[in-house]
Amino acid sequence: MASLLEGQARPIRLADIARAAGVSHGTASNVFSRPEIVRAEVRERVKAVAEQMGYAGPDPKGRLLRAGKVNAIGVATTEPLSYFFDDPFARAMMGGISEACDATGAGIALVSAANQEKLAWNIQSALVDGFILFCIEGGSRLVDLTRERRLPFVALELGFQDETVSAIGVDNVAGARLAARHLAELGHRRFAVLSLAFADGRTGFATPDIVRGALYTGTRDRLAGYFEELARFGVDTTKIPVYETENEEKSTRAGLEAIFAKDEPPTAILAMSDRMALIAIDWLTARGIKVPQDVSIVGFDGVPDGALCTPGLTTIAQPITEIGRRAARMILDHDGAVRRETMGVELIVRASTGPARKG
Amino acid sequence: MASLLEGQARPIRLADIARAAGVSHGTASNVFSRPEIVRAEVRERVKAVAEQMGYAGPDPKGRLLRAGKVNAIGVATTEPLSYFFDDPFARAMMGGISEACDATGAGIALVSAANQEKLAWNIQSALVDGFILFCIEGGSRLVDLTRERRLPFVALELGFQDETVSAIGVDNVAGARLAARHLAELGHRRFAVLSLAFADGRTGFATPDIVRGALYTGTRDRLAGYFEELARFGVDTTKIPVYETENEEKSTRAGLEAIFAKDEPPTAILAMSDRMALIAIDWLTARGIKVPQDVSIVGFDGVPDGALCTPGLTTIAQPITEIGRRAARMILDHDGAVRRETMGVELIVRASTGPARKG
DNA sequence: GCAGAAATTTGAATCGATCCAACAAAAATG
DNA sequence: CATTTTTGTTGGATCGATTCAAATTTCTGC
Repeated sequence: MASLLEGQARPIRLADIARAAGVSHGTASNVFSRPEIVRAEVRERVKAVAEQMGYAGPDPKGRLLRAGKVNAIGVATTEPLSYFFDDPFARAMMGGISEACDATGAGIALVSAANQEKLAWNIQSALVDGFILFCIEGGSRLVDLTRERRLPFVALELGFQDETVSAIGVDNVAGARLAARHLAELGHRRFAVLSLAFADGRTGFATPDIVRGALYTGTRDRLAGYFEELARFGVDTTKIPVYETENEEKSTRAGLEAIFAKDEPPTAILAMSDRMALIAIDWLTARGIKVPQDVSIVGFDGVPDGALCTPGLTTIAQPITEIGRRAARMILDHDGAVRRETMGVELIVRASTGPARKG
Repeated sequence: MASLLEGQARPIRLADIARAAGVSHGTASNVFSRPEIVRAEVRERVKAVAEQMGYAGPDPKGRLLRAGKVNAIGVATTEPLSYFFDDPFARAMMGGISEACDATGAGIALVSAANQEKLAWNIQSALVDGFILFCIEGGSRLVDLTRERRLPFVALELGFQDETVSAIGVDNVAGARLAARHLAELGHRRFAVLSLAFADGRTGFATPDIVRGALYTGTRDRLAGYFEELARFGVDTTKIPVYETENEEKSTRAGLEAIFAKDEPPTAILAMSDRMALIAIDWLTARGIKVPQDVSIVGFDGVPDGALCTPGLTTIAQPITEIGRRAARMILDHDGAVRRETMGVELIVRASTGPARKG
């Protein structure tokens, strides 16, 4: 009785089918994976037995071990899982990754975790052939963790200068210059910068020291781009307030409060992400400050949402979807080489920027 | 020489470490999975050897086979992968699923495929502990395919009446009645229905025969709800045009063309999804037909986007996130039982509905 | 210094498949 | 009818780990 019950609970294995059908496990395996090389009569018999015993088909867990390849790519971030579905930048990126995966039939495994410890575990135990890393905050830690798996991986939004890891990013300096020039040409001379983090966990006005010691060189490059270009228009960049935020609502609003509490509020804001730019538009509008009549804003990223809001967001657009596609392809066609690609960016002028107020 | 080169290429296994460190595989395994039971001295030695040989840590492929549990849930649909990141309903649902997975540290594997054959393969080979199925079109096929894996699964947006599968859905009849009553009470008497599919691949005006033979009972129930309630207000429901679409732009627009080509155009539209409702608003506005002054629209689903567009969409809101959470929990805490849950819905009145024109 | 308890370590068995060299049977060829 | 080909089947080896009962070592207390 007991053995009968146990038999019920235990899932049926290929070997059980083979035994019941009176063939070797080799043949039974072939029935499922290469049916054409098995004699029709045998094939049908085995299939019938499998059907009758309620066999679920070859367990991918077993196959995997033998085959070695999972046929899935992991996408990891330090944010919670919902980030992939909420954040417009992430979503656009995932769109590109999806496309590449759809084309080759690969799957996508989302990896993230509530805390650092779990993140480490999740990366160690993810069943994937490689990783795409969304390096937002804590990007360097994510890279370190992933490196240990010794699987191919590519860092997105690179940020930090580690030439030994594959990465795809954009020309931050060029993009920043485009943004700055656009505003300068509209006559703006008083600026503020809503900056991404220079190092983990920081927030508040950034000093030159902080900028020099930047862990995230992407942030540093954007700032450098802004300043270089503005300097060419005779702007004293040392006077420009640079507020470091975490690319979310709370700290961005805090930054705006701080910036507009100053004596000479800016007529133009350079935001290092569209997310922050959109929050800024919202904040300003709620305070009766008109965009772009009173204050102009340029974002950075080119997320689809920027086209839909009112006013439409002027921004430096990255080829987000294309970056996603390429990242996925890098993992899928991995050849062992380290690749670093820098994509071009483009100024998209919409309604959030306008001529500076006279006077 | 050759053997040396081969040694380079072949990844290092736990057994290699054990041999090099002069311990058994059992001990080597313990060093990584339960370090506390290994004597400190031995532990450090093994770790040092592992480090020095460039061991990537225990391969999850091997562990998996032994452990049996993947600690990930698969989310499957017949749409392309990008659906998960584009579609507002799917995104809201994924938000709920993410939450539940984050809470337990489980991963999410996205499963989909370009064609039916690949879909079958992807479902067969997905490394997951269970599935959540997005049953849009082709839902019944998706369920059949998944059933073969003999893993726990739950169907979302149930639709069809198969009492043997776990599912979470909403009270379609009640929701539809709420929508219909709202419009009727506003004085509307001329209606049109933008319907979801009654069976796969259909599009165009639905006849009573089609409705009776519905494969997707969810669609049928919503229609029944609309009609029941309207009948109570004395509306002749046999005159109401019901256009079946595929819940995307093209066929929805075709439906609107067809509906407004009729002699007596409706003053109110009952849309079975917010997606279609939003497309309808867009289509009408583009034609100079004012919403809600000329035509009122009620959607169904309650996606976040409905609150943001202009005019805000009046809709029947499902507790989407909560459904996602529950679905994930069903898989994570699976106990072998078949569960069918029906969630309540709620009428959310925004600006897309207004009093019927006099006359 | 020794028995007995406690802490470590061992190594075979197992998870569920696929692969492949060797063999057997059937078919084709001379 | 003997010989070569072709076709189909077999069963052991392997993928990379974990587990657990048994063996061994170390520690306690006297």
